[in-house]
Amino acid sequence: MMFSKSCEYAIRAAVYIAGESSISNKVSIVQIAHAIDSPKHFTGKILQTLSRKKIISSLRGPHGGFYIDNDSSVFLIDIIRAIDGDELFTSCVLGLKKCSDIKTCPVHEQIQPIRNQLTIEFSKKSLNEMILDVKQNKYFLK
Amino acid sequence: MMFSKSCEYAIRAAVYIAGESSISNKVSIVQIAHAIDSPKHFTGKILQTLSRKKIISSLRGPHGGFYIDNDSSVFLIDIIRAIDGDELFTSCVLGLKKCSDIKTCPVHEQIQPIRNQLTIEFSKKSLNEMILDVKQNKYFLK
DNA sequence: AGGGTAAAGGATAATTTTGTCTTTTATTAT
DNA sequence: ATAATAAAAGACAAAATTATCCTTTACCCT
Ligand code: FES
Ligand code: FES
Repeated sequence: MMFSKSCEYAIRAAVYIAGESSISNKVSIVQIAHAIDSPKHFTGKILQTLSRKKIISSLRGPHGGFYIDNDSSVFLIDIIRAIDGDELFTSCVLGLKKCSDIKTCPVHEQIQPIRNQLTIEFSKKSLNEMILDVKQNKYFLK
Repeated sequence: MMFSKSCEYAIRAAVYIAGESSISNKVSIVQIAHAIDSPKHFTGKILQTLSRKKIISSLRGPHGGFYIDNDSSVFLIDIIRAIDGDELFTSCVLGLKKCSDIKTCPVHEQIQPIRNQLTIEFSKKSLNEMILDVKQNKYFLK
């Protein structure tokens, strides 16, 4: 698995929220969990984290829920870093204490360029970009 | 994490075994665990799996241990598949039930080429290739 | 002000992964 | 044959991840 289950839910939820919400039209956990087919309470926990890290916003009370202010400034890598940290991009794939160019494991040279490519792609990909085709049923969240 | 802890140990152990053993000079779990800095018994379990899947060989009794017949025919991807399966290469990174080109998630198009690249690199990389530089302390296993 | 709504937060539980320990089995050397 | 050795196998334990439930807090509407 490239991402943890939590991170998978986080990304799918964020894309849904970005696509369906605005400051004046928030979405509830129930809606989100239904839309992305995820466990309701667990999803709540994860969104709580994203909210604390200022990636999404939330408001309690009636007509409360989750929403995103400006979805074009949130990138995929922000979500990944918020949930899984950046060990996918920086720590040794073979589990050596430290991944550096000085003391490398036998797959470092192969992995490093691919990992850089991953970082670049995830850094380029904004939520805004992703929601477009989801609305036209070109991409799916469940 | 790209690989499970088990898979990390498996790869490091396999490289060590390939480099240090032959049919006439097997290595014990104790030696392996020491060389790659891994929990002894847990490593034993993992090597048992590799052994059952014919990736490495083992023999009990005095002067028994683990060894590899022809290390040039074992590729990194074989070890990964034996321990983690091939979900890293084939299942949806966002956790959709199925990853296919027909019903794709919003990151499929970015991920697919990178994942193919990963598959290619791991398929090319033989144990034999990896041990060379380990012996000259260019690469490390702990 | 007060009642209803929805996220936040905390406690708890199930599951999976990781790790340890002990017994059994196979092999070798004496 | 017997004793010593080393992996195989199974039982058990700890930790992390995933998931559920319940209470509290904030917010809105009447
Ligand atoms: S040292 Fe292993 S990936 Fe860099
Ligand atoms: S559908 Fe998600 S990676 Fe292919």
